[in-house]
Amino acid sequence: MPARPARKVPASVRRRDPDRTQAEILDAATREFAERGYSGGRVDEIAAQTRTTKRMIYYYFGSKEGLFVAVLQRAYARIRALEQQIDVDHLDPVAAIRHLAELTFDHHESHPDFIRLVSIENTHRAGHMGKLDGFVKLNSPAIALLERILKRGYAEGVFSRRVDAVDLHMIISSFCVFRVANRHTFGALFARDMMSSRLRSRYRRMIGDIVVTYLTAPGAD
Amino acid sequence: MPARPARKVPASVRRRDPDRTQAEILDAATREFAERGYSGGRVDEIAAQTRTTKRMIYYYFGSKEGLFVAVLQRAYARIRALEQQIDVDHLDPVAAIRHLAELTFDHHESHPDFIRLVSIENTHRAGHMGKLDGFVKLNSPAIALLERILKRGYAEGVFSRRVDAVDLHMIISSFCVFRVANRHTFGALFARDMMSSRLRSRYRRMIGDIVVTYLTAPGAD
Amino acid sequence: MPARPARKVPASVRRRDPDRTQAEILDAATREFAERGYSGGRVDEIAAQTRTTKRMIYYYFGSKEGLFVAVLQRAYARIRALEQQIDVDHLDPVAAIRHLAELTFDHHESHPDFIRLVSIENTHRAGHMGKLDGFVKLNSPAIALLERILKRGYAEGVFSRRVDAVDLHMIISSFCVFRVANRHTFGALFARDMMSSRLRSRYRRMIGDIVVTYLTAPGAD
Amino acid sequence: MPARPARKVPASVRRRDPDRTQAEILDAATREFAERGYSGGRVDEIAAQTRTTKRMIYYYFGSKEGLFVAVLQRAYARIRALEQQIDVDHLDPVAAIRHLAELTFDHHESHPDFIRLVSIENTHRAGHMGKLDGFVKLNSPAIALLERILKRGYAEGVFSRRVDAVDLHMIISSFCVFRVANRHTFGALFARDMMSSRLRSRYRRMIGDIVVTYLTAPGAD
DNA sequence: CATGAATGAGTTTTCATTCAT
DNA sequence: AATGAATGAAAACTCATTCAT
Repeated sequence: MPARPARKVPASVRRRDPDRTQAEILDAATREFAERGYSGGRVDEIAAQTRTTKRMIYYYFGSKEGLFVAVLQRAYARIRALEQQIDVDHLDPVAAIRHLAELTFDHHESHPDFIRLVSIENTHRAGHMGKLDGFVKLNSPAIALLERILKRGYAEGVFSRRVDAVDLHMIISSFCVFRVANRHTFGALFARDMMSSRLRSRYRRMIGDIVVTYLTAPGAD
Repeated sequence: MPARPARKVPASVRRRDPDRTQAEILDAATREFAERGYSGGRVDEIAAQTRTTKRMIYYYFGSKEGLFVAVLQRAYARIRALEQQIDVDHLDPVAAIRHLAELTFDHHESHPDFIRLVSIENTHRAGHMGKLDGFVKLNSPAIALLERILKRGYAEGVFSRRVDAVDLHMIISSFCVFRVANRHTFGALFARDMMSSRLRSRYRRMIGDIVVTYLTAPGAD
Repeated sequence: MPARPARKVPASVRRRDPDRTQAEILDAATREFAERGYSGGRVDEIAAQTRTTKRMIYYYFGSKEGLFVAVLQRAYARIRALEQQIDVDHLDPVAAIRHLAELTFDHHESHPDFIRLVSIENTHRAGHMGKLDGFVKLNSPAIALLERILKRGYAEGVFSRRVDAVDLHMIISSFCVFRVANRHTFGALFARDMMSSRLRSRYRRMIGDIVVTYLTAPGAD
Repeated sequence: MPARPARKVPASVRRRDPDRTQAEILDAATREFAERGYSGGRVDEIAAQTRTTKRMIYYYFGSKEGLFVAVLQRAYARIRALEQQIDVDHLDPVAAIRHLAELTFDHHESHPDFIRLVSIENTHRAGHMGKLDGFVKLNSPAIALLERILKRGYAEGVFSRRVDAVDLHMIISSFCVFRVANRHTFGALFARDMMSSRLRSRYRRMIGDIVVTYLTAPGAD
């Protein structure tokens, strides 16, 4: 069993900034996975978008799957961080709820990569998220926010419909996510450009109307 | 992508029924693509789920992409066929609109594979649908139906809110699709089983409430 | 998710003899694994020794491990086939047992690759053999042969020592295998060329002497 | 392969004891190589089993191969040290030879890692041992011991068979080594647990019987 | 002495697609 | 119409080894 020849000594310049290296990898991976899906994404391609090599991806993330999980995790962490900054406690309940709906609308519109990652992860039955701790109980601060708004709305008598905060979040999310996530098939089917500025304003107002109407409708419960 | 050969059944059918073979392939491909996505789906695996061989897939569908397009086409055709059968013209507008929402809800719940294919195709920016004729103009009979219901509702004065039929379709679809398509991540995030029968009934009623409230709210216009 | 470009159509000449292809692969793999061990053996190298490509190795054997298992299996099958042909029933028990010992000696000397494969497999704790059925109870016809010789020897009163046939097989095997398998370290340690023709004749006679003496020693049992 | 740097312990031992560090590395390497072979053994894994890092392995041993050689060297040195302690000069030749056989038997049984390393090194055609000085002439004290026993046996007329001490050592070793080294394949082939305590006692007695019978058989010369 | 970061060059494995029969 | 054999190209992953600090 003669030994295989030893490898050559590399002489290239190396950088020394692990955080930066990892962040760069995650940025490239986010783009690649969002663009081509998990199976369609190429580790080689991700590496090429980076100043490091494919080897470092495995060094830091262990596997393609590990990298995807890290991408997901960071994407969710960023959303949460954004949600932390929302402050609508100074608005009256109706204005607050409408504002929150519009923030969600705007956020999803301006983060199509995140929406795509979420779709992709659902396509995989959230199997990657399942491998992570911390996803479950870190539920969005948006829920707590919604709960405060609802509470004030009921106290002030402006909201008549009793509704669970998570359900309300789902109503808003489903509308805002669908418009972005399904715009291609929906747009193709009905020959509409869902992203046109005309439809954009209309839909932005619409989700507010829907939610406010739903909560304030007389006679509801 | 070589076009699928004109399916002229020859006089000498040696082995089996070509239609049947193709249907079998499409069934297997639907399962595989719905399960693993377009990139993740394996031609070998599809062939293995069939009584024919991989070669036949290429014979009939030309390529993996051709097969996926055929799968999509058939899936949409089936949905349309189902929609054709809906008849709510005998109900009053409010009941009709709620019934339609619930039909959509039920349909999506019972066709998760279709929902998955649509998500996957959106992930691909509907690039495969674009290769097909007949998608655009064959827009859903559901729109026509909605238009008739809306018209009656306005005429009878029960609907106060002016709304475009396609927009209304989107409101309903977004809710019903989201619940199925995003159930994995949403469920993981909020520790909920979106498919539980308890939530199922609640959400089924909810989408009707939302739409009816939205359309009938006083002062809306 | 734009599709990756399609592969080119190969235009090379292909052969059509699966049995031959598989045999060729197994021949090359036997050499490579015997030479470099399981971990040290290279699938690329095996393919290069063949008129086919690496791809065919995976087509027929599924994995490197599957190939190694097939190599082992064939190696053992060949030994068994050889053993089937041994015929010493016409010799008197003492001559028969000596002849059998010498056959074993000669066989191992002339099949160093087999001996190496066995060593390698023991290094892996026979983990690959364990994945195969058919290894266990296909115990060597040599055992049956030994049993017949022993029986005749006891009946004729020439063998005095009672011994289990498998144990006897082990006595013979250990000597013959050790000389080949451990010749490198043993030879290095004692500065001997275990394969020299002088030592060869001496050891060939010796294993016969050992076994015959052991079986015929007066007062044994 | 860079030579191991002269191990001059510097005045300023910052972290830990170098001897201890090296011993720790050798322990881990022995386990790893014995378990997975030379090619199969992973430098990363060895480092992980240690309180130092991979870099230290290269610092002390220069390369993977240098480490393996060091492991082998230490293993043989230990065996030799043990052999030095054997004292059977006070026993009569027959008892002494049986005792020596049993000591060898016991030693190999209780040092399976050593047996594995030897097998692995033979698999590599003792190519690593060749890189070391001191292996050849440091041949086992056991040979000298055997020579003394044989001499006494012939003088006292209890041994009739003339035999070379190294050959005798091989007879004993082959049996004892084979039982341990080839137990997996032999055990699988004949459905036996070679390490069972029943077989253990039987084989322990057997190797003594074989050797004693061989040496004392009347008429042998 | 010590160590986390980095890497070039493999190495195994996969996959859509096509050919000869 | 049907099929087992074959394949080029690439994709994921690994490994011994070295550098900067």
